[in-house]
Amino acid sequence: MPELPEVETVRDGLQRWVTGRRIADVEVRHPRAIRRHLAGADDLVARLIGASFASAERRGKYLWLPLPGRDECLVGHLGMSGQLLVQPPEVADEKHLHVRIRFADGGRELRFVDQRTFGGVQLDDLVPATDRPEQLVPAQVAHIARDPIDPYFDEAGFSRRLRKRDSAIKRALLDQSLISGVGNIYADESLWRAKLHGERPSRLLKPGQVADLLGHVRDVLGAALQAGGTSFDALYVNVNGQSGYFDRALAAYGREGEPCDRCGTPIRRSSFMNRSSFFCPTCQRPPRRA
DNA sequence: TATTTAACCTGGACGC
DNA sequence: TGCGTCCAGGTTAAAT
Repeated sequence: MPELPEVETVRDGLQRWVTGRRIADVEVRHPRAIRRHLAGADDLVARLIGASFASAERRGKYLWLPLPGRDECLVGHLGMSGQLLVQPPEVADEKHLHVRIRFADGGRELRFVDQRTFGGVQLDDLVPATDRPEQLVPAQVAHIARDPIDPYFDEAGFSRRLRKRDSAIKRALLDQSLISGVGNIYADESLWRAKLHGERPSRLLKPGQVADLLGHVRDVLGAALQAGGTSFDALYVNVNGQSGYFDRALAAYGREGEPCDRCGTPIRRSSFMNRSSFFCPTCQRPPRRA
């Protein structure tokens, strides 16, 4: 499923393929895909036709395309199975095609395809970012923290807030208001690298441990980003299938029963937060129960 | 106020 | 082959 590296690959593709082109038509084929656009499909279509996208921006797993001269943008989230594809008009409709944007130049269309419809698109107002008012972000995204590969990510603030929390480390890593862009897979991988069990209380971490963990988060995301970038197919803005990110080397996630790359102990799987967590019981000692 | 839980959704895997 | 059940997980409203 798309996580930060995949979303960044999509953003890069949108920047190259979609920006600057005048929108001729918008087709909403599934209302759930625009459920967060409360004014409805007709409003979304009317406001997009004739406009163009100035750029492609991202924070965490949210993407947005600002409309020039207007303090609004088209926001997209891929959810768990969403794709934003740039397809030639003659290519047959995908089975789960929900939104189609045609351009006046008659070239490639922008398609939002989503099997599970957890994702969606909407128009949203642009508001000043809380930490840097000169930057505009969609109102819906304003409460999301910057991601760890953002040059303005507040490392000291993250460490302070993390250690103030009465929560488990993994839960904190998945909290987008604390740090964005980290999903279940990369959380497990980062914790394995940092030799920390996800259920360890975040308030007991020392500043050095937080810095170490953050370094591993950046390494994992960076490696995946590099893989996603190199396998990017120029014909598509694609996050699924063609991106090849499933082939990336995972040390913990999905490896239940396989030997830990560090110590050989079988990787264990447990249920945490209604999710699967994978960890090495030797390298990542679980906290003592109260 | 801070934290946790459950619901949303659908297709693939699996067991019978 | 067909049916039923479980599982995957990002986000957020609701519950604690």
